[in-house]
Amino acid sequence: MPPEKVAVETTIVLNQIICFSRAFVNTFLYIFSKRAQTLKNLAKLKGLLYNTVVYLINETKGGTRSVFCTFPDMAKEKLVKSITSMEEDFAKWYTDVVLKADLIDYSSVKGCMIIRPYGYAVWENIQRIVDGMFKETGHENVYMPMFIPESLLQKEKDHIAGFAPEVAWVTHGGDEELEERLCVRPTSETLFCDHFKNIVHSYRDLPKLYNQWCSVVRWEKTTRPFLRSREFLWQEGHTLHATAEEAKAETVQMLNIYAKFAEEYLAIPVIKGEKTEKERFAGAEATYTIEALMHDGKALQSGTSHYFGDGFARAFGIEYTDKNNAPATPFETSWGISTRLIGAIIMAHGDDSGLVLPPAIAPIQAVLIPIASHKEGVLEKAREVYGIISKVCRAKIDEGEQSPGWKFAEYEMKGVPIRIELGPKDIEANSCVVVRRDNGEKITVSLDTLEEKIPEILTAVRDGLYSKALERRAAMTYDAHNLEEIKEIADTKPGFIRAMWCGDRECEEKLKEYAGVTSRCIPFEQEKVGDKCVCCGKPADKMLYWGKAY
RNA sequence: CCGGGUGUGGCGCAGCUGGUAGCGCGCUUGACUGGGGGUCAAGAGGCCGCAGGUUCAAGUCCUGUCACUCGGACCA
Repeated sequence: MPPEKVAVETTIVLNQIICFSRAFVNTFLYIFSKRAQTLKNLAKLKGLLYNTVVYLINETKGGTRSVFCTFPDMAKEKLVKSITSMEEDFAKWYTDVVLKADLIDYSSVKGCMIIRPYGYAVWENIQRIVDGMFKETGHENVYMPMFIPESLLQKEKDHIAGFAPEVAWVTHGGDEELEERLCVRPTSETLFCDHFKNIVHSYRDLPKLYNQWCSVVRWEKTTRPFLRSREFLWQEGHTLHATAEEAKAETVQMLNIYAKFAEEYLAIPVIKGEKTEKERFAGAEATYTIEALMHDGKALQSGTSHYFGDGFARAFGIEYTDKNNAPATPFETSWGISTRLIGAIIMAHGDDSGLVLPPAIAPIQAVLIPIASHKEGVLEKAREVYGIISKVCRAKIDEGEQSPGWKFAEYEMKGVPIRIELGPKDIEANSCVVVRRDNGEKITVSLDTLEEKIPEILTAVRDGLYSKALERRAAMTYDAHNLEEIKEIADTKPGFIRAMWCGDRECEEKLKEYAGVTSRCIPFEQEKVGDKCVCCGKPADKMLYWGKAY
């Protein structure tokens, strides 16, 4: 390569040449351009001339341009597909994981995702467990239509006001415009109410404990896989009770079920509490929530349960005759979790190697990777071991041709809780190597005790995930006592902020505007962190969790 | 809805002032390998998001549009 100075001077000279060449070619072309049939050839000739000159210049310059053609080997560094680190760009990390763990693919409609088999299997596991819990507590599954006539949706005014901006409408059937447009359900309170009105007449008809698994549509402007999509899968419970106490108890019972599911099965610690009036569900008298903290310090509402009082029932004219032969209005609740939970799992447990799935909902709980499987007896032994582990967990054996290293990385990306390596050395020692996804620990386990060990290790993984998440939440929870303090924390430390609140909506709004935080919930487990409102300084007896939310 | 970024083989990208579409990964075939994304060899694969416009010539310039993405606003 020539010294820099020389290269620059050469370039100037050559630039003059190329300018000259260009002018020459253009003139040449102009003269002959009327002869249409040769036009193509001329253009080609001109191109060739330019290319030659450009090539000469690049060769002489020896600069950045020629690296590509001259030193192709330089570009041959290993470029392994890996994900963006959380540290570098959390949002990018999230989408990388979602795509590379094969959970979803984007579809051609904005905000609508294709949930792929691996992602759907996670959802099926969630469904199976939660549905079991619903049935244990006496709930029945039903299915409601996906369309709601506009007039029906409008019967409860707060409700429609809350949902109107994000409702999708069906206006035509075939070529004909509909008499009344139909809303694609954003939630089904109105449909359940309309139905309850027809089927509830006596106190003997109560309670009604219904649930449905379905998808709903909300026309979101900003969308993200699982966290905020225009169509998402969920479960919505709708119950009707004779007394307010019973309905309230139902609301709390369901919230507790969600919390139990999140903590025991998903290994995600949650804060149980009530929403402030400002954050309440449209049309509800009280909204309860479980709030989880993500890796980046943002909060994610992971389940919600509403108490409606008799507001909806009155709006829809649901009435029954009580034991004393008097007309009465029932009390209602609704509660739901959605595929958003999958987003919570990703952001609560994931790391720079990809997804980390809690064993309870992992489609594959243990993957067996035979090492040097071409060698005599390895594959046979591996299949035998697979037979053992598949008795005690959802197992997979990967007999694919990829190298072991490739497979290790692949199943880490997919968040498989434990990996089992079995090679000639292990077979000789009658053991195998078990590797935990949550902490990378390698454990040598005798093949004789494998069947007992696997469930133990899976439990250990769940416990490890939970305590890690709990520790992180503790480390990312701060107390604030005044406006400056809460702003300081909100600006510099991601996480939950605990602070007292006087109950005034104005203070809540000011905190959002001034410090950029919203109230997450009024926790059931109160702990006084002061006695004055963090905003206005007036006496306050409610401690709230504040934070930035998804 | 407002603002920024990006659309080029399956994926990630290069293509500077318009001039014969390239690289890496992946894929296919074969051989050797195999305990952390292996090595070598040979191959296949491209309406450059879509629609217009400027030009002799557009991946490149202009206009529109769609999608993805980040941030904000809105919203569970």
